[in-house]
Amino acid sequence: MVKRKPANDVRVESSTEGDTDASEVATAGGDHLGVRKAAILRAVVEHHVASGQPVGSQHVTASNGLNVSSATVRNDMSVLERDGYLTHPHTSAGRVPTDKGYRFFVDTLATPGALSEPSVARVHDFFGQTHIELERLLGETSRLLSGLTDYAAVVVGPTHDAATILSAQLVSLGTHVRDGAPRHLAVLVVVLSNGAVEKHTLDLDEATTDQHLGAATVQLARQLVGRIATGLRVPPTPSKASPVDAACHAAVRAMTPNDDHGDEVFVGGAARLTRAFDAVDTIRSVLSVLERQYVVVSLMREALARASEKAPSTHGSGVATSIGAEHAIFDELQACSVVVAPYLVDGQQVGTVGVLGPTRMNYPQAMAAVSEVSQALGRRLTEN
Amino acid sequence: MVKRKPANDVRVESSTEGDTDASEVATAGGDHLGVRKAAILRAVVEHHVASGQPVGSQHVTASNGLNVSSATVRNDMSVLERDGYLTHPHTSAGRVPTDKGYRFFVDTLATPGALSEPSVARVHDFFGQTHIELERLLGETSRLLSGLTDYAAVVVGPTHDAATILSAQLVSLGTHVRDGAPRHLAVLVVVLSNGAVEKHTLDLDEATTDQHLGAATVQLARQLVGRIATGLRVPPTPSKASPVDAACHAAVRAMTPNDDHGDEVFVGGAARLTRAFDAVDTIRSVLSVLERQYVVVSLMREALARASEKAPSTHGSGVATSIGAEHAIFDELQACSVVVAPYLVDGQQVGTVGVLGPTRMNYPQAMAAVSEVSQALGRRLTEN
DNA sequence: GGCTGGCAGTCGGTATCATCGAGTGCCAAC
DNA sequence: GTTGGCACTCGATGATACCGACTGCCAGCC
Repeated sequence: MVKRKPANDVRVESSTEGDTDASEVATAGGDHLGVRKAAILRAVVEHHVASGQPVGSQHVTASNGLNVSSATVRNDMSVLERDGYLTHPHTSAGRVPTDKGYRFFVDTLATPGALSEPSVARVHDFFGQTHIELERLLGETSRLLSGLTDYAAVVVGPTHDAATILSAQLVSLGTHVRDGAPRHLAVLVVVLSNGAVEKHTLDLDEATTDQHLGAATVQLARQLVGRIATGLRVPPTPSKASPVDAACHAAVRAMTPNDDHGDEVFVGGAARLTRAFDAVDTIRSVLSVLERQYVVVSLMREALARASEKAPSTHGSGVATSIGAEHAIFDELQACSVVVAPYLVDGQQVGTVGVLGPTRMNYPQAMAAVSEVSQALGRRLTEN
Repeated sequence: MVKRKPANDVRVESSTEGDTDASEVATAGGDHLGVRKAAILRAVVEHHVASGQPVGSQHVTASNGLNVSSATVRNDMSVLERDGYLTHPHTSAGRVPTDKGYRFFVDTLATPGALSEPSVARVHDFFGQTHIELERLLGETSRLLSGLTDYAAVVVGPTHDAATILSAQLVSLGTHVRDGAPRHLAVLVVVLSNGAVEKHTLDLDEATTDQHLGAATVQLARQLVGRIATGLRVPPTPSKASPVDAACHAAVRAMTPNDDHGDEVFVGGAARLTRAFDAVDTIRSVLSVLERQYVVVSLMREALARASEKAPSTHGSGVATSIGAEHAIFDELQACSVVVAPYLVDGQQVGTVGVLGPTRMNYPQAMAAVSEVSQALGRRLTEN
């Protein structure tokens, strides 16, 4: 991070400007690039994202407004390569951005990039429609976001962290026999203030009667309603308790989020990733990862966390990115990038939405879409 | 069981058989094949499934116990091709089974095929573990089945058809404003006898107070508990009703399964399909279909229905197959086959499990796995 | 010093061609 | 009806040449 380069790095005073300092483009991390090199890097990224092909110096000169020859571009590109922003698939090929190159692009070069007119309309229409079930809403949201970006989309449901308990109820499912021992099965249904409904199956002593359950429900209501779902303390296991107490105890224990991975996650449009990669093996391993829900959740979380520790409030929009090897813990995802943003309910971050695509991703578009959707979702959920 | 086979199944004692009639293998559909042709077809199918390559006459003679020359096999194969059981990718290539060929194989040639020892153990262990949430159980079941077969697996959750209502409750979420009109949002939570929990968001008149909701909950309990969930009639819309009646009415309407697609479906191991096909386009379109849940449900249903109308109780195991163009309605799935079986709770078919793979599928293994899992799941769900 | 045009050199992609071999289809003989 | 033999087909494989899109470097120019 504390990389230091001689001030005369690559200066451009070609036509008029002699002010070196002013003609550099710096990222938050401290890296800086001559203004022309930055423009070249941007051109390479944009070209490569659009075409999927390595980009040669000619293309850069053609597309870019720079009035320099391809030879100059070549020189700069070789420097960019030495500094780790670009690579070479092989000698006589064009350049391809590295993860570092994408990172620089995202942090400093990406044009804010608004969502296209019809896309904005789509988001608006979607969230304007009549209310639907929370879960379904989140699932559909992931499909929407995937449709907007053409990558896979992920929506992590609201944590129940801040939600208060509105109601808790025990319902008997009758008895059954497991491993020779007769047990009384019951369902604990908890309604939270954010509209989510949690349910847990409880395996109670056979001696527990329906009356006991009724009493336990009343007791639970007293004990839980109005409290914050995640604020529950696990009570010490009662050595010898009445069936009612035992049932309450089991219920509270089921509620406490010790079994993490409790977050619901919705993945939409995973099939679109088949187009994003050409190696079938890559497709397969990426899809496999997407099937493991808790991995997806931690991926999103980490991407957000890493971004916020780096730059406490990037862009203000809250959109964060994780590019390729940056999330190297998930080694199957080295070819992927993640664009993620939290959504707020009553000013609290309660969940995240994001897209997962190839590192060769259209970042501005993806970031715009994620930002738009996260805000709209937050507004929607704040409404009630 | 209209299946008819000569006593001398597929064995060939020598090259001395003149009895054509007795040496035929017939399918329920009325098709019949000489016993040797049947053996050849079987060999082609098994070889092709194992290798993925077209099968030549030499391989057939080598692998199969038949004491005939490759020339004879060639003759038979060309007849099999004329009759539509095999095809030719191109002139100088081996044979590949057609959908019809697979169908014949499945209906008449497939050896019953037990699951491998370790697989059976896996199923047993899985369903022997301590109780988990219904939804999670079903989700994990799909993963299990996918792991057993190496194809994608589908589990359709139990219909609530036969389930009775154990409890119904309205919980207020507070008011919110939509389109300028203030509304009162509430959640309807219904617990069914099969352990499922249904929830619906209700959008009620603002005038509805929490007291109204309480009263409505009591009324709903009287009205619904003990009844069969799907047996509800939609009451005529009351022209002018009290808030309590209006809330009850909204609740009952939300419960009635007019919004079909209500079935929960769990797809596991979709990523495995990347190995099953070589054309990326195929992979993509198949995965897309798998993301549309209600399509998956109807696919499963149709496969079962078609099979049962054809042969009222095939195999007795209840396992049905749908091969390639047989489910031509889903034209993206022409390259796929489905193996599906219902699972029974208290003798009632309440849901289905199945696998979806390429037409070039290991049918005996898939059928064994589906059968085993469907039965184990049924037993498990019957237990309570 | 930096920029530029020019030029040699590199190397993947594509086209062409010959070869190989797995497989078929047919036929004459058994 | 079965069989061995044989001609023929045609995809797959590999060698070869060629093209073109690149880069890297250099000498000259501003």
